[in-house]
Amino acid sequence: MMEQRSPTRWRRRKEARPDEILAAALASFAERGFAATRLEEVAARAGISKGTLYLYFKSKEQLFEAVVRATLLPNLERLEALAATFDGPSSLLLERLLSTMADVVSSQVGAIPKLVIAEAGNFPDLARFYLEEVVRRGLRLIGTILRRGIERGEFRAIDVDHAVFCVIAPMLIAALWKNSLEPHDEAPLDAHALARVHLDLLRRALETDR
Amino acid sequence: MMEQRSPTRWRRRKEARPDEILAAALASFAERGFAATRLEEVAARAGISKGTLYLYFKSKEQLFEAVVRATLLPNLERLEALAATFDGPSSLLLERLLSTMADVVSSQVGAIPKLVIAEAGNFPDLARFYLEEVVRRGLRLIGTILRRGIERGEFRAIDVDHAVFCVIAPMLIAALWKNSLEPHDEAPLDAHALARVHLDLLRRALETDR
Amino acid sequence: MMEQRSPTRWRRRKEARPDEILAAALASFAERGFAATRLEEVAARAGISKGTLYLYFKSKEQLFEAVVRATLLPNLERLEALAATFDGPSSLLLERLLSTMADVVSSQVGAIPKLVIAEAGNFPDLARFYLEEVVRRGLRLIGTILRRGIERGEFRAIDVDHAVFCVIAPMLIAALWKNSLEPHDEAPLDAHALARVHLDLLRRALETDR
Amino acid sequence: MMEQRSPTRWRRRKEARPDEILAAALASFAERGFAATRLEEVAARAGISKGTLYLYFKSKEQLFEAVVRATLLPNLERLEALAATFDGPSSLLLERLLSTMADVVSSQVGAIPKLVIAEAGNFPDLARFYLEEVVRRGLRLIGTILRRGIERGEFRAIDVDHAVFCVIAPMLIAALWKNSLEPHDEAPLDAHALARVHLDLLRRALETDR
DNA sequence: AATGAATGAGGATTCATTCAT
DNA sequence: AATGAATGAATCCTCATTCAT
Repeated sequence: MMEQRSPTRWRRRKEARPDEILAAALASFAERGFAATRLEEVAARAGISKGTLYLYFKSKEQLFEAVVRATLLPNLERLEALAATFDGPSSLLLERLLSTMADVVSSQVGAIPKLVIAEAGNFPDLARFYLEEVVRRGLRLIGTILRRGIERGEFRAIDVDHAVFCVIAPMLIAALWKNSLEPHDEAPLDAHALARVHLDLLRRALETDR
Repeated sequence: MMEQRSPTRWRRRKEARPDEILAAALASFAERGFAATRLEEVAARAGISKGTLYLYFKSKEQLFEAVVRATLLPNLERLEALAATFDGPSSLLLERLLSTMADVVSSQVGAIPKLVIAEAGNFPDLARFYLEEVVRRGLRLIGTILRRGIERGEFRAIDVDHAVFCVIAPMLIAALWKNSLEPHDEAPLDAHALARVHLDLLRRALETDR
Repeated sequence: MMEQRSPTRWRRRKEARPDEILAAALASFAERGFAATRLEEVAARAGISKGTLYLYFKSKEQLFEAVVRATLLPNLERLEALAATFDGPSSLLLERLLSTMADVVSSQVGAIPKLVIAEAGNFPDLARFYLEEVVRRGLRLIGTILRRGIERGEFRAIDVDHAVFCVIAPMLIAALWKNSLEPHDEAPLDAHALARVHLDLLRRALETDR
Repeated sequence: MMEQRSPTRWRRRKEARPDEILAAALASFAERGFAATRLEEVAARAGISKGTLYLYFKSKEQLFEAVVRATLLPNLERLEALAATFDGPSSLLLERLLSTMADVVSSQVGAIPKLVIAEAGNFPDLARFYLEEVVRRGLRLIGTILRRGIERGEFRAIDVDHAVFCVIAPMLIAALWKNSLEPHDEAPLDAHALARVHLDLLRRALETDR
């Protein structure tokens, strides 16, 4: 006599919830930014009620931080693993790296830099975490590759500390672009094409004097 | 002993006020972002009362838009004027441009890109204005320089449309860095040093095959 | 001795709330008028918090309109039902009508005409609603009765369109009086006595020449 | 060399100002009510600045009270003078009275009852003034006429205290109508036609049994 | 006398957070 | 575990009033 609900509907709920919430939150934060995002919207997107959010995250701020951490770490590790095990020419490693970043840029993850940049002033802890665990680590990764190339005689000697910024800058700009101005533009940016052009320029720029 | 009021509770400053308010607002928005900025704080910084803001700007949103427009336009025109009148080798023009951008980046104006990127989703009009009147115009300027170099045989043939992103990216990143993560870091980024390294890389990257 | 909180900070009252709020709002609006009524006062009267109001009505204006509509419609229908089913002499119908209006006048509902009259200029939609759905309908009801009396030979021929105003005017004035000047006076107006005197005058006024 | 202003422009200013302000204020209050009227609007209508208002009236409330008093008293005296000197049949006096009221109703003065009714709750002093000096006096005037008619054998014996309400009600309703609902209606109310119909009804209603 | 820039108290509205159910 | 009604602090904005000019 009772209304018979789908038996699988609640299956796997408890474990999946946090991730579903994080995904919903990322989408909302990416669209509107931290302050302009209403938890009601996040809850609706996650298919739960506002109150339920608080069973998993104890405040909006913590949800925000969790989104950033959860989204970034896997990608970072992926990139580091790539570099650590790579064995070919450094310019090929650079190519792989830029290509992987082009993938990331076009995904949901690409919204994170925008969020962190926008809210760093209001979230000192998050800013420091991001600075240490993402930016520094990322720059170090690039720096390692550049030094490897120089040591192996593939690249000419350059100011590595500053050059690393030049290496990641275009991919970062692409990530920001896709999550801010692109929705207001007609022509979407092709991140992979940009990565290829950037790589072409970089190869020449780093080439040892023949 | 009667309470002694400040002799002039307020002065008339109709001409100076708008600019003072815009400067105060830029500082606040740069620190906290649009939503987290309280108009009371802007007013205090500008040395006026909350209500006075509304004599000059009819809402927080309009104040925000005015800040962006007022801050950007003079700088844009400065850069365009530089390019229009320049007559030497293209790589020197590029040098001048990057050096000028490094100046801008380190000033208050550098906060604007962060603000626009963060709020584009909530201010469609502003996003479109910025896209057309700043970004497109800026990219066009760089594109013109690259094409000029190619035509004059100074630069090799490249995919200009994508290369322009590679040219401005490091300076933009520097602007964002200075207004978000740098306050949480110990070592400040030297924008001019970055510009020099970037220029060095670019020169090699664009060089024609000897 | 710890501060003892009320055991239930709030109860769930989703069904009862709207009506309680409307009653509280009617009381406040009647006392002070629309603009001078603070929502905090309405909330306090309804035993809820300011924020709760917004769960049920999305703005002060909509609350005002809801008060007017909710208060008027049941009474209108009551009067129309009376007339539609009546079967005796027209002057008796008039008597019933005036007597019912005297009841209404002395109740909370009597405050509505004052509110609408005062705010018609600021609430065009409400004014039109009231004009069509209350005033016109009410005047039509009276007109029907007068014409019925004339057709049945009970009343002499008169200018019905203007006479209807003369029929309701005293009851309306009584409603306004009770909700504006009476609180400042010593002697309250007896609406039923006024209705009786008015009916006496009307009977003579409408009587056919014997 | 100086711009030559019309020499008469400032003539007669000082004396005329208060009345010009009162007229402007009456118009604004009539349109929007007390609370919704901005002094800026009154000032603009009067062709002066906001600050100048305060040279003549020390607060919005006092301006409101001044408007009411200034507008009512001359008209009241006019009506009383009419009754005091009248010498013909009472029904003719009634006719004159209603006709004069129909004039008043259609003028700016007709807005006063609406204002006072709406704001009586917030202006106890004004309410008492209006009650004593306008309403009571007006009702007394009508009462005097009715009693005169009864004493002279022109009218039948009735409950004068209540009948007076029936006499003025239609004209009052007309005044309220013109200043609230009529702007939202297509067909304007003809106050004089209403007065004539009302007089016709009243004559019959008051007629002694022949 | 007149102005209008400046003020700041007041109030509507939003939304993160709580907690009885 | 989940809900969603209720809360109230926070903040934008309005406008009567003041006062230097």
